[in-house]
Amino acid sequence: MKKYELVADKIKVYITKNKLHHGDKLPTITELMKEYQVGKSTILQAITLLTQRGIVYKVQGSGVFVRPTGRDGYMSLTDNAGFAHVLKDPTTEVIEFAEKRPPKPLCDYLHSDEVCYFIKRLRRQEGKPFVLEESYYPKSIIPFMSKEIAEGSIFDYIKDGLKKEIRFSDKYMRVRKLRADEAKYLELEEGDPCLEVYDTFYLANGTPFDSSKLVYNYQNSKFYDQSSDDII
Amino acid sequence: MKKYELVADKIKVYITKNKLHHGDKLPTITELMKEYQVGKSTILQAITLLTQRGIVYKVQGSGVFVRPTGRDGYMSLTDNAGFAHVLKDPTTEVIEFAEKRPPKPLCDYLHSDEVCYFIKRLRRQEGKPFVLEESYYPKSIIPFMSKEIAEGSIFDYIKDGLKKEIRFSDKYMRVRKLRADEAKYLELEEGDPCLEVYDTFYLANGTPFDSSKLVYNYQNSKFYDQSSDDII
DNA sequence: TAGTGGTCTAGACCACGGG
DNA sequence: CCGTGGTCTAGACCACTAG
Repeated sequence: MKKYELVADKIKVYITKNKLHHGDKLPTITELMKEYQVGKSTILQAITLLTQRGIVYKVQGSGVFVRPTGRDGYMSLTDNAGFAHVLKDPTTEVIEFAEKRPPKPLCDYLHSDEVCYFIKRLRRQEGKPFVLEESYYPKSIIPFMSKEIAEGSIFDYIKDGLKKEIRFSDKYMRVRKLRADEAKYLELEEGDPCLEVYDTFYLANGTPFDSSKLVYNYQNSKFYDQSSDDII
Repeated sequence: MKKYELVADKIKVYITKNKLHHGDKLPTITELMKEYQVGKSTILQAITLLTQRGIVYKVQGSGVFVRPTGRDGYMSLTDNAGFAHVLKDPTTEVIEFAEKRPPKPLCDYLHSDEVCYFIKRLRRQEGKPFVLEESYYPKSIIPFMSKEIAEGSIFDYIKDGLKKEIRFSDKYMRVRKLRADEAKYLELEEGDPCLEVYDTFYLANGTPFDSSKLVYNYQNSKFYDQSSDDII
């Protein structure tokens, strides 16, 4: 683990332990350097991490301060780690598991038209369906996949099992009305609102490894985003 | 302007000029150092900026590469600069301009219940309404506001006119059905889908200066997000 | 004006990718 | 193994905030 990640974790623990809230000030960078026995840029990297995660913000000439904390029950739209870890009592039903070529629009996203694992899943939280998911994983990149894996966290499998690092993603979103077949799975009515997301994920080497269409149940999903313009 | 911003701009121009596309490699960091006559960390800061903007990605031991470019007509959900600059032929109708105390939930976001400028606006793109906006700006922070300013870009006014820097934001989003009064403004039917966003913006010193409720027309708005897990 | 974060440099060494 | 990006340091100087 990198030094700045360790320091970032320690600072996070410090915030929790001392019950710091919005506007509370962290120790100065000089103090943190002494405290953790590292150079200035290491502290800056750690604080950059926490800034990107929406935990703190910096004010030049003044200090580093704690941001308001997010609320429960909201899913991050932008976090590439997926949201499996913030769900309460999540379950996943695999509706279809096959090998096929993706439809045209998804081929563009994947920059390829090769055969993929196709997985259609319905994901629930506390028994309530919140997203219907259709994903394509190119077999050349994800050499093995099974229905059992798809019933758990596919991203955890890719990270921990295949030791591949997920780095960035492109998302295109719109709101629309549900079609009858989607409504059935999501336990809603045809014509009800939904959020549709086309999502392409890339590995650390820039290869797209997953292109998905997600349709969210409007009653069982809400989202948050805490962004920051900070650099280093 | 900071050195790393200048370098970032130059690299961006380089990408455009040489028509680099997804997967194309930039010059090495060493070459960029020589080319622009700056130190390594300045190049790294510039590349960090471009990474955060979703323009490039880094692969350790290999190089810096260009990301797929975003598509036209999609608005950024996470960009704090607002989206005035990417809209085609935007117009704004001020529906209500008043001074009042915000309702309870927004007081929580603003950490205050003081009197605010209240502005209700309907924003159009090529004549088509795409968002209905209700915003509160605390008078102690935004000392002056007018209907005329509200008919243009409020954020530009705050940045350029008031010389205040917008730094980060909290967004809470969900999809729901339109109410009759909202539908009328957005030229849709009651019960049609919409995206509702509660958005609080903060200045560089951490003060919340704007808490808004946005209701998007599902036919006239679509969104994108290009995120990246990269640090420095 | 003192203190704090921000920028920038030079340089040492590490870790990874690919031939 | 070489070349590339990644981490980390020490230190100089700048820019902003707040008393």
